[in-house]
Amino acid sequence: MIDLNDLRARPDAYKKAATDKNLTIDIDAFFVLDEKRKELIPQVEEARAKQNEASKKIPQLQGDEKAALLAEMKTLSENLKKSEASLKDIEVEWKNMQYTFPSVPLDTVPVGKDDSENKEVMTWGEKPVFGFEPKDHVELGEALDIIDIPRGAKVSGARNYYLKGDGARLQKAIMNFTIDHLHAKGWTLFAPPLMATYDCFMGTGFFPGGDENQIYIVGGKNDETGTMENDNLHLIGTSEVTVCSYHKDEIVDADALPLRYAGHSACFRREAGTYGKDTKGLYRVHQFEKVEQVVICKANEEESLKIFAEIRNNAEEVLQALKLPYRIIDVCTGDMGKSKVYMQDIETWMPSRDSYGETHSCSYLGDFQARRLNIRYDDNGEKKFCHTLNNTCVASPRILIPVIEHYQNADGTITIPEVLRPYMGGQEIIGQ
RNA sequence: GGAGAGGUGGCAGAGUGGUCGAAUGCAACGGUCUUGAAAACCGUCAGGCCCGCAAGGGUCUCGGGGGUUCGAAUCCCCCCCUCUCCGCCA
Repeated sequence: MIDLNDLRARPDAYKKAATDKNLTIDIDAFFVLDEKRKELIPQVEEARAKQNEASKKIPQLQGDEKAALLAEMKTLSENLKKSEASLKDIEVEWKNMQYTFPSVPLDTVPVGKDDSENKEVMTWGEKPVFGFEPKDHVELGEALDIIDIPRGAKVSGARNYYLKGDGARLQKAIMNFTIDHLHAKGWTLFAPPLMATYDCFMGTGFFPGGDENQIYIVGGKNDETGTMENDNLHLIGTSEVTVCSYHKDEIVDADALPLRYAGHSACFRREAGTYGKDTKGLYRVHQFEKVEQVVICKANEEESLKIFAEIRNNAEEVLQALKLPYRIIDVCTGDMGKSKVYMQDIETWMPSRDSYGETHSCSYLGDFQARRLNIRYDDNGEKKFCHTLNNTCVASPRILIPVIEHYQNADGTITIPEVLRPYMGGQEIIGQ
């Protein structure tokens, strides 16, 4: 939900945002509805006022006077019900339309139709030069018996995998390193629910509008009918959903802002519509593990943008500690999603792809999520919607691709990045 | 999954058809008193929407949705959640 007063004040900004974000929405149709609603509300409320007034009189009246007023009120009540019904119809559509409206991107966001128009803003590190023919992470991982994709497919279908032995240990090490990294900076770690209600997905901006088919719905078997039933729970595709929703319908303590939350969880994505895309290896899989940064802060754009830089930097520090080359790109309007105000991706160099691959996604959402989730704070007596931001801090197994490929040796072993060794009992090499 | 009890303002807790957006207590905030503080006393103290420059007025909200009624926190139906007991279970 967006700020309607803002929408009414500058409809063109929202129309441009919709166009730039490739959304097909009709804001003028909404205004027609908005006007209808505004016409109906006074009518309904006037009738209710009469009804309330009569309600106070009725107990005091008797005989004919009472009977007459009751009769009058009965007619009024019948008419009122009709106008209430049409108002309700309008309000349902009125509200549904609002859920589809975008937030307005910052002026600095490049306008573009899709990811081909994203803009690189900086690079870090040197791309590796191998003195031998380098292998990809699948070949290396299978030879070392630390990644098993065929058995993952046997057990759970395409895009599933096993990490095994030192592969599983390596993932754990990266998670723990990242968690400690944020913990040292005072972040609060969450082990959040992995399932959430529709409202949480709606509140964080994933529903409605296209992400429904990316999300697994949890069902249960009905013993009597033998059919699967929807339990109205959905597996999270990111802990942003349940960490952000932690404060749903709350007025948070203003003095405690900004809240810096690190959600560590498994994430589930159906990847519908991506058949044939990134089919090889661990790049695009149905289940992964992620440490996500979620910040809830005051509604101050300047401050929010400082936090944006902070959480991007936190992620960069992880990559720098791992000594993996990466670049930062400004995500253009057509690739950023309706909820985002500003978005940068971090892409890490993946030798086997001979390109950078997206490993992190940093977003500033203004008050978009806070409005939908109804998260506010008290600003000197005025209740204001918070701002929210989020960024990946690390996501695996995707991050294993550059780690394994970057640190491979001529003999097919993998050198463990120094910062991870304390998390692997001091081990330095996988495969010896 | 079965049986029972509940869900009311920041919290506790009254309220079983009308004058109830809701008693009372606590907390919080402002004030009086005080050198300062405490105590005492006085006052304020829910959010959304609509009209209005404002003052103010109207309306909605007692877990959520529907219904009965002139009128619902209160009666009926469905759903959600919490608690107690039983069953199952890592």
